[in-house]
Amino acid sequence: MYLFCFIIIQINNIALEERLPIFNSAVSIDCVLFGFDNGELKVLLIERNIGPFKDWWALPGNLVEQNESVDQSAARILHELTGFSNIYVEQYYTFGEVDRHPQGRVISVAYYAMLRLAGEKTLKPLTNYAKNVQWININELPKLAFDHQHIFEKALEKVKRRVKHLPIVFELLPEKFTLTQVQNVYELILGKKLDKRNFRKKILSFGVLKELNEKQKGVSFRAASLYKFDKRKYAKLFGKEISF
Amino acid sequence: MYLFCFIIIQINNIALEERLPIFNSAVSIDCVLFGFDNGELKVLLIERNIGPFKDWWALPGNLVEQNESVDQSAARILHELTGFSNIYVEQYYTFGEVDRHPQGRVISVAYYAMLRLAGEKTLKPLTNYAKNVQWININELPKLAFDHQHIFEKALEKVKRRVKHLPIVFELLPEKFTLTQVQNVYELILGKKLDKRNFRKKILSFGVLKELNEKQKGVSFRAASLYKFDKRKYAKLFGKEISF
DNA sequence: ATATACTGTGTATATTTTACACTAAGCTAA
DNA sequence: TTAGCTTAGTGTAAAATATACACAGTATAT
Repeated sequence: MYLFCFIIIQINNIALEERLPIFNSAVSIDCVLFGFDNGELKVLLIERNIGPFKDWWALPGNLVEQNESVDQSAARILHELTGFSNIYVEQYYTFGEVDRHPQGRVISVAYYAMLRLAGEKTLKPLTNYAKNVQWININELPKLAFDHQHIFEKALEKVKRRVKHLPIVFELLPEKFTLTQVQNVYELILGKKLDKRNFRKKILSFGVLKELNEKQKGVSFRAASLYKFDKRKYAKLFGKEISF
Repeated sequence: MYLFCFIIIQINNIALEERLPIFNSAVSIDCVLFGFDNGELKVLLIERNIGPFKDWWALPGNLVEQNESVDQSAARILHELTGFSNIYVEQYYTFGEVDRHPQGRVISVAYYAMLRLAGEKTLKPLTNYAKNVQWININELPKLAFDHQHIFEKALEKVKRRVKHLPIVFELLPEKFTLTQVQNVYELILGKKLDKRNFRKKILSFGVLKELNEKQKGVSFRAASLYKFDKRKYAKLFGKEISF
């Protein structure tokens, strides 16, 4: 591999002209965006429209731009694909193996993210690098480009730990939800069944859910009570962690 | 800020000649190296010998080189400063604010690390960017360069969490140690006193410590039993986490 | 021999976790 | 209107874990 880099930088009126060993890596972001829909836990994948790995499925990701922080970059990438701002994101690991990108040195900062899927509208890619965007069940992932399989697995590991201490599952649920739905999300993330009575006892004991005077609608059986997540009560816990 | 970048890359016999927007960031590593000595929890700081922040105290850190992964880079940086290989390191966060480095865009991958301080030899900097290297009590840190105060605080937060689930404190202790020393390290990291009887009950209940037929030496009071960490037993826990 | 400084130990109580099964409610279809 | 289906909603006992708490034993130094 040959690499020549000639750079002129002018910052704060200080002109530097150097052969810097600095600007020899690219930094990218990869996002593992989770969505909960219809009893399934899904992740947003794109079908790549450009090389390398053209036509492969991959995690949404892109290069970090000059004038944005890595957090902002993650938000931008998700916005471009989904049209939503204010998606819950959290950085969880940086993948920096030398050969993880076939075209050069690209270090990737990975985020997991959570999105409320209100009725699964089809997403239109607002970017040119994706020719297709789809929600795919986490248990039915296709072969992924780059080291994205690995990046995904690490995200799931991380989320498994985080849901035990942070109320992030509510980012996946609609504003009003039933306790069964909450349990359902936990079970999908943790990959195991939980006891209904014990689950309810525990989740209610945190005191961050508010029962509404409302019932589920449109179901062909007894309708369950609706709850919502009470951010103010959660804020009052004040660092005290919940522990699932 | 002006930035021009002309690059020729040749990889796998495919020559690319492009004006890439890619190589416009630097990636660095910062390490928060903890050491336990004489009842104090310390962190390794350098006094910078080059600008920016010349003469300031800072965390050890440097740019990631072309042919090394970020993990390898962390190991190299620590080796250059301490002379030790095989230091326990763990990546915990990547700091990517746009303006965190006064001379340009530098995204920094942060690691915390742990080193057994066997009698606090003076460290000779093997690098030219540090004119001084010192172990400094975590409660007596000087003002630090860049956003290193922030990076340090995040490391401590992370370590506080991790010690509750991973047996990393043994990386700080000598091969043979007393239970009081273990408790001491936990107390320093967590920043609070722990009950002696309950602590011992708990730490022994994990079954990863082996009591030796040996006593502490050179103390002017009753000598305590020595223990060592049993890696094989720990490995057998097999994913089952300890929970402090 | 005595003062000093730390080691090493047990128990009772409170809290948390786990295991476990049936009735109630609402809807549907005959 | 009734029978049948499906999910909602609920309590208790036993086990495991966490907490609070104090003193006698032992090595050393003087």
